[in-house]
Amino acid sequence: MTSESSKINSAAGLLGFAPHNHSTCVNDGLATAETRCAAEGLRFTPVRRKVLELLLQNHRALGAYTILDRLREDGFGSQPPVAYRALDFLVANGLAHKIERLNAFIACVHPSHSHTPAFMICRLCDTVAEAQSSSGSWALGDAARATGFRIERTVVEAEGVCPACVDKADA
Amino acid sequence: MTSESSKINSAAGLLGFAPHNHSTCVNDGLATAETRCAAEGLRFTPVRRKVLELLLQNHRALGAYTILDRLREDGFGSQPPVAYRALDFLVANGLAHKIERLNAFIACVHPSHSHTPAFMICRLCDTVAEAQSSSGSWALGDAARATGFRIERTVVEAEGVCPACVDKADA
DNA sequence: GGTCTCCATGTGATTGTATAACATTACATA
DNA sequence: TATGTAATGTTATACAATCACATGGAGACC
Repeated sequence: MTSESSKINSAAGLLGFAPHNHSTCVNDGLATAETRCAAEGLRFTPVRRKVLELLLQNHRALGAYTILDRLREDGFGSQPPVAYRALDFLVANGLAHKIERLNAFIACVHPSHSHTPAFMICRLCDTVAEAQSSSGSWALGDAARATGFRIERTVVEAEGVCPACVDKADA
Repeated sequence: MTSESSKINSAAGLLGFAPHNHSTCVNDGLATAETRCAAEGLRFTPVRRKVLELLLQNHRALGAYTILDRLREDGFGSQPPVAYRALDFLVANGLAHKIERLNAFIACVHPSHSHTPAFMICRLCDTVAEAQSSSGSWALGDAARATGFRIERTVVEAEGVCPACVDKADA
């Protein structure tokens, strides 16, 4: 651990692009969610748990109907609202995020603290990595203050090519 | 022009939130588009022109099917691809932008130079204002460079309450 | 233990967004 | 006129999201 740890930190946020022990992603994610829900009096029901598990299983964004298919296979309800309600719960409580660009959802990689996430989406392998965005630090914050616009939520999503796919892209 | 001109510049970009002579928006927008297309050998056909005109008529994002309805009224084709192809053309050539958060489209306010736009969306009156975002200047740019992610396009959209609606919001 | 209420879950139907696949037309140009 | 290309048009369908309403379980309360 060098003084570069802040960069390593942000690299840790970019989980999707680096090799890592993935089994801990799912287990830790579910455990954290369980703890948080218990602490805040939220009901971490079977459907909600299942959906979070599905999202944690890959660092890709899943569409609502993909999730719905898996739910059906596992004996849950098979109509759209079943998936959307669970997703709404997860998003509302910071356990998952919606990727607006893809109309799809992804598990949050650090659900402990509230944050304004930013995403990097690889258009070749569809991997999505979540980074911390120092909220309000960019130009939009200035413009908003200047005009009196009150920002409540911000979407920051970059599309491009991840390190693992750069070779393919240039070929 | 003082040294603050950069901020004044960004305020000028926030057209939607300030009173202005709106008739010039449509006329100037169409004229600029015409000029640019001529200069670059692009075909500014009737459907494309009509769609841009519709977008320029308000500083709100219009859904594809709203646009489609207007096209039908004006005797153009009435099937989805008619609208989507015109929109694709306008977006590809920087004459319009897609607001991912709303799945809707808006005319570009300064189509002259290429840019990475940022938007502020009022959730009460649906007005959308476009600001310049000094591309790559924020945290995501650093994170991208650190991991080797190659950013090709960035979506920055803030949702909140515009100056004109703040009173309503607090009521 | 009853029963009430709240909340989550489930279903069917519907609306909205986007694209695939293919036929036709308009236009430039050789 | 023949030909290649870009743009337009149509049908059908996939994917995304919401509405309206019925059911059922967990906890509060008597």
